[in-house]
Amino acid sequence: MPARGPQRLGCAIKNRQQTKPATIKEVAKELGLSVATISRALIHPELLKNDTRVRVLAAIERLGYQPNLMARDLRLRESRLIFVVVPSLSPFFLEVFRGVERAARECGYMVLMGHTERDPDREKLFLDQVASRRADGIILVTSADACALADSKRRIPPIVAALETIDNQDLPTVRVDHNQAAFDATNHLLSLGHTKIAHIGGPPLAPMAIHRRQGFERALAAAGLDPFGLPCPAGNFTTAFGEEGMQLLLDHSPRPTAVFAANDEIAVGAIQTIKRAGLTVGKDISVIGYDDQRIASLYDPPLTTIRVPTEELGYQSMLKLNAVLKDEVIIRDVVLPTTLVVRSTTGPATQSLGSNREH
Amino acid sequence: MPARGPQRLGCAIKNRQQTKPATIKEVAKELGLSVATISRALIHPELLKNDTRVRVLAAIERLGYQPNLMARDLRLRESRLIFVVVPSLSPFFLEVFRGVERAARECGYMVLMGHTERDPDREKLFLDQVASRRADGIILVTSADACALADSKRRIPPIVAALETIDNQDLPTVRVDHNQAAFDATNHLLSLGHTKIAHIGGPPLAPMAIHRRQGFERALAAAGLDPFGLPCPAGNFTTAFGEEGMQLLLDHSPRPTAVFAANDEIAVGAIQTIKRAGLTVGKDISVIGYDDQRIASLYDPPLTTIRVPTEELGYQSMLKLNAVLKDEVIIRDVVLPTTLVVRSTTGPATQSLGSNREH
DNA sequence: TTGAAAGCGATACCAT
DNA sequence: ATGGTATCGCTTTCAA
Repeated sequence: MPARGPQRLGCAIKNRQQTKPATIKEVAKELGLSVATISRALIHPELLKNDTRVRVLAAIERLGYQPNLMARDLRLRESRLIFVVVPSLSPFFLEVFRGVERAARECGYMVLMGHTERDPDREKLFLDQVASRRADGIILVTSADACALADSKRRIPPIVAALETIDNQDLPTVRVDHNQAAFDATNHLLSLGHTKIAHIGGPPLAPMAIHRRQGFERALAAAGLDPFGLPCPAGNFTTAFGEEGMQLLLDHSPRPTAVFAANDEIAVGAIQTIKRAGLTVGKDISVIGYDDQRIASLYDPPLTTIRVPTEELGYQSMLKLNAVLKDEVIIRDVVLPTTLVVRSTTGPATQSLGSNREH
Repeated sequence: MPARGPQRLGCAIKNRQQTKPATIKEVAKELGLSVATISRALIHPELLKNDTRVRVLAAIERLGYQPNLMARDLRLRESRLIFVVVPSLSPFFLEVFRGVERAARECGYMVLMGHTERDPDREKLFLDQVASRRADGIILVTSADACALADSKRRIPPIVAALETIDNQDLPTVRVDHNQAAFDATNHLLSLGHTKIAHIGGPPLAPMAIHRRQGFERALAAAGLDPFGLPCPAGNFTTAFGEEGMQLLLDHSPRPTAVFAANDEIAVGAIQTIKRAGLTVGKDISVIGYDDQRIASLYDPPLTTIRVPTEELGYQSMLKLNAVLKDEVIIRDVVLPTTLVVRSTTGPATQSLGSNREH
């Protein structure tokens, strides 16, 4: 921790000139009014005589009074806070968060973000937080452990599942159809003439990864191809695993001419491996990703992928949670559309390069 | 909003089986004890007779009682919440957030994230939130408007500045030395033999961008070069601006042989433009970025850049805020080291390509 | 070792 | 139009 900066050098000192904030009582005393009147000036100004309203507002300004939200929240039995719980702090979930936050602002909520790293205990922790009234509701962008929710003695909190349904819980949901999107992605490869198509999958237990794999297999089967003709690696949604999975595929004979990666991270990793092997992406081997993260369009070559409306997903989820909290009638299951985005990592199948030399 | 999914189709229904949670009073009644005892069972279990403690804990479990945090917080005058305020929701700040969150967890806090889009009003809004006791403190990863803080009638909240000092406010700070890091970056280019070095800067008003520019100019001046020999575009920390700024530089004669971009986003944009012009990065033109975001190592070619310890910055900031909140003695200004990471976008200056044909 | 009660700082009901 | 006061659910003296 070197302090080589040219500016002021660190010096140990004490802190905090604690002038504590004015309370409603102090404002009331200042004006010889009751606390009720002060409260009303803020909440129902129309109930006050014009003159007093002005006086109260002036005093509030003068004393720098700001209502204590803890007290207000306790009284009103709401925190105006909601949780969004994601599996990990990745740019992908940041997009979802952005949408949630935007809607939350419109609805008068603030957002706490929690990440679980897919640990069921951590999921439970966040549910407990709303049981403890730290927040009014929760948006789960994660494959919540059904058990955590099923815990009978715990009241089910106001909750919305985003991105993915949650096992047999029949929760309000805003999601995409991963199965269908994977089907579309695979068909894109098929339509390019590829027949030796492999899949590098996500975490074997993540529902989202499972549905993508199913869509992949469904498309191959529909085309009369054997979905199990090639190795089918499955692992984390990371570039590291993408590299590893692709290596496995390259070592296999016959080598695939096209790969559907379960997300963009994996796709990028796969491409790194392909490049390293001296092969050309989009020519020797086609790769399609999933998510359309920012890196997809910036990458070289730009990545063909499935666009997921991440921000919209977050936005809609929060609107729905708001509706749930207001006890409004909602559409329980909303499915947002995905789009195939064709860029440069996929191209027509070529006959010449279907197999590799080593075998 | 098509619902083409194979699963359950959306159907409008009502919600919320509102079983409201048990209160401390109910637990007390259940056992014929006073609420004080229940409270103590959770907070100071050692004060209870062994037998009653067991009975109370059992009842708490049985009733699924969870203390209402709004009530507890009001009583204790703390929310155990802190704010981290960033200029924008980018992957860069997500890293900082990750560090904050980790430390917060260790210290028993939860984190609210706010973004200002560099709007002083929004900065003030978050300061007001802690004045309203929505949160106990605030970490500013943003060039807070000095005015917002200076507002005299508003008590200065417990606050830590991260990444960058804030104008003449003398706040507790955890930062890096942008000036020095920019100096190092420029020297790297200089040591490669470059003499026509340009800078594509960040937002002209962002202190962080200003300090980087100053470091750049200082290095050139120290090498006896004219820092103002080339255009010096300045704009947002985005790839879009990087592309634009680089175009400006390419249109200039003589064209620079090396560019120091104010951050990785700008660097990536610049490289896109360079590629599009048919030039080779690291050969015809060298580019160095700043931040070492994830994309830097994934990019093709991998980006030479300045590594900023983002997560550590967040982590240390939260630890410091915690110390401030506990009224402990702190080192006011901590500077974390940056590192030059040499990858493939910088290379030796070549004589041959110093100027472009169009002029 | 336990209980009674004050109080945290608001809001809103019921009076006047 | 304004005031008095119960209340939200908890923690913590102070007494017993």
